[in-house]
Amino acid sequence: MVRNDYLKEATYTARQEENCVKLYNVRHFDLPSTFENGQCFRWERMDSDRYIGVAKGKVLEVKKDGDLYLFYNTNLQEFEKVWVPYFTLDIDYDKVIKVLSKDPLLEKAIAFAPGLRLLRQDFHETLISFILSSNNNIQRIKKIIGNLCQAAGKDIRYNGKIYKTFPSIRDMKHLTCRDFLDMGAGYRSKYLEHTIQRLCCEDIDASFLRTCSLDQARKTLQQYMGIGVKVADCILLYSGTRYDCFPADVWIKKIMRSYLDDRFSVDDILEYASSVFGPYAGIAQQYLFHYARFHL
DNA sequence: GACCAGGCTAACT
DNA sequence: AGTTAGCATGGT
Repeated sequence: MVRNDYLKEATYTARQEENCVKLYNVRHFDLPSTFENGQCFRWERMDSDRYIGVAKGKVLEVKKDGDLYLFYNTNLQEFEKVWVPYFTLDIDYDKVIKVLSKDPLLEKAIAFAPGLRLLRQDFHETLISFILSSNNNIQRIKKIIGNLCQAAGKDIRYNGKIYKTFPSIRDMKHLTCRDFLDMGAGYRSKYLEHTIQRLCCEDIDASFLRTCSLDQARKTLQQYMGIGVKVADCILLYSGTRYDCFPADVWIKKIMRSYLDDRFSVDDILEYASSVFGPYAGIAQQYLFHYARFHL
């Protein structure tokens, strides 16, 4: 059972304005480190503190203005229902950071990007996106996902411009290996076709993934082609399904091996993360990954 | 050219 | 059960 003792009363104030929702008093929320740490692939930087993205089937524009955050193309009711969970404004980062900072490496990693926040993204979008991530780089992942959305997503309009939603599993049911190859997905194309067909007849019970053991959750996801331990952990974490996993990619391996022991296997790293960071391991991983990419 | 990128599958010992 | 080649693609 995953304990959610780090969830508590929200520490923000949201108010409806004429053409946007204004967010006050939010702590630990930085747009660049949240959107550009490799957890999401559909946010576009307009300028240093303004982003436009598509998520939850909607277009959202977020702008930082001093201590305020402005959310355009939404309203207060939708903000509370959709965007608060999406931006994990219900996670008490003061508490998480206090616990994680006891580890000296985490203390440095958090100091580097104290506003990095986990996004609780759509489950199937996360699953498909991270199958595409394997042995790939973030820039190319974004490009392939852009092609996929262009090919199979639904139109949504914002400020006179057409955006595309991330396609649902049903939207992608007709796509073949050939189509994914044309999008640039490479050898992952076969995985996508296979997994999408399987998800059509056998969906995943997200509440089971939340309540079972981490090993069970990993094994459940690994039954789908293209998902191994690392991708499974990314799906669990970045969909906000659970926070005790620890996606160990090449950057995490590098920084953990240099910090701990050069001979550490992936299993050693996972065991260390679980024992030291416990229920916050996934959030610790985000800080570490971001830090490693700028310092190694 | 070689090597790398948020690895996985399948085919070996 | 553990180890490793092969895999598409594009950038440095």
